[in-house]
Amino acid sequence: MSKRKPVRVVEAPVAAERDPRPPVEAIRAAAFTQFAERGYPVVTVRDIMKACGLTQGALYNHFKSKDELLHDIIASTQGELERICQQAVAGAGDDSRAKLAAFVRVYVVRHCRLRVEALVANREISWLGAERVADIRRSRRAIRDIVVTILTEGVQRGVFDPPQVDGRRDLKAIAMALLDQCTHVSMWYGPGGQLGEEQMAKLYADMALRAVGAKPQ
Amino acid sequence: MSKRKPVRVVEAPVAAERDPRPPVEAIRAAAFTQFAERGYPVVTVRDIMKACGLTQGALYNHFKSKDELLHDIIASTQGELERICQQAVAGAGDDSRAKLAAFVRVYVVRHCRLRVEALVANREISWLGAERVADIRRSRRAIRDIVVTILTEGVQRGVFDPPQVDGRRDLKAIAMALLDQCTHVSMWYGPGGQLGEEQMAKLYADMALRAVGAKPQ
DNA sequence: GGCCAATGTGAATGACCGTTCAGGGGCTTC
DNA sequence: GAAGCCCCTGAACGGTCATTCACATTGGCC
Repeated sequence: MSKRKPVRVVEAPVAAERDPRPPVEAIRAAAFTQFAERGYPVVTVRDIMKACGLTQGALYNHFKSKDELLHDIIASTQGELERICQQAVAGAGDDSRAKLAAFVRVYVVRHCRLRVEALVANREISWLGAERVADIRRSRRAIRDIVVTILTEGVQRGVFDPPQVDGRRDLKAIAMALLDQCTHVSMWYGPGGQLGEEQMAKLYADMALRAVGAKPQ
Repeated sequence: MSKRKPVRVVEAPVAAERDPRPPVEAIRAAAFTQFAERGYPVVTVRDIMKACGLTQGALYNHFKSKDELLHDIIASTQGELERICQQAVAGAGDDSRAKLAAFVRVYVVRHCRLRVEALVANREISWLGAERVADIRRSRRAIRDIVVTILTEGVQRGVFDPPQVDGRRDLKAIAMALLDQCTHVSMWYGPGGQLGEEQMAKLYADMALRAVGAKPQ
């Protein structure tokens, strides 16, 4: 009888077949799944390697440390997110409403479809060492600034009329509110629900446009 | 030189004076701060007890385990939240718009003012053992259902006209979107910002009313 | 003073952690 | 078939973990 009750919300993986992919990819994939299901600090290097049919030591042929592995996973998710957000806005023409709608739709579809990736990138970031957390935070800020820019522009052009409090607007707060909303679909969306990914995205885009007081087109 | 790099985003506490409060309270308070700053799995029992000027062993005179301590902290925050949400809605008269506005305002003010409590309750819940997580989830569902009820009622009475996708409404999704938005103010709100707590609450209530298409009163 | 219960101490227990490293197999290239 | 390289194994290292326990210490009450 063990004295220490293991901190395990989900069980550690049973030994698996050797993953046929190149080891770096196999490790990344296994780590990703484990982090998503159980959280970085309670996933051991042994767990990860067992899940792709290797032993602990082999990790260090491909990554410098467990910390680097986490950063590698989060950074690739986050970079891709930033890229598709920029792309969506750039491809939406010059109308602020179209830009905001395009942004929200792409953002929500991605957070539904790749909800596990999003979850890990958002939840596990705090375990990254200080040096490695900086570029992730920069990317997040960049995404927020995309939204702030769209809002600012829309207000200037008179197509948005976002709520004011005591006569003042706080576009940064509104941008954060919209982003929080969209980001956290990934926490509860499941394909079994009433709406599909695209429908969910449309719903969120509608709500966002209403929230910022978009004039009818 | 240690071989194991400690998973520490924030340093462990230095030894502290003995907390003058009754030990149960002192432990709860110290644990709460530690969990908020560094996350449940990396906070050790030694850390908690050092922070209130006791030694590890003394914890077990007051709590059965580290897990029970976490549950105790989260449950009290969550219970109080559920209580004030019900109260807010009950005290808002019979108009659906007033109910939704009252709910959002109370919810946001609380998440600004007690943002650390909210953060712990939301972030650390996943470390709770299966038995202890059930009642927290029930309380969360109850809060969501309050919102769903307000929305359903408002739609029936014709004072809300929330977005539809493909001719259908998903009020549960809309309720989740509103709640996600409000909950996560606690992740970034700081008293240094442009808006105070009450102003933030008013902003969020405005956005919520707009999002659900509330007719002017 | 003696007794009791509540509460604190700190060593001990048995386990697991990330990381290192000596050894060894199985390629390709000569 | 030898050499060289890449990659894997699994034991070992130095450490930390939650929890238990035999043993103080405390303060109230007779």
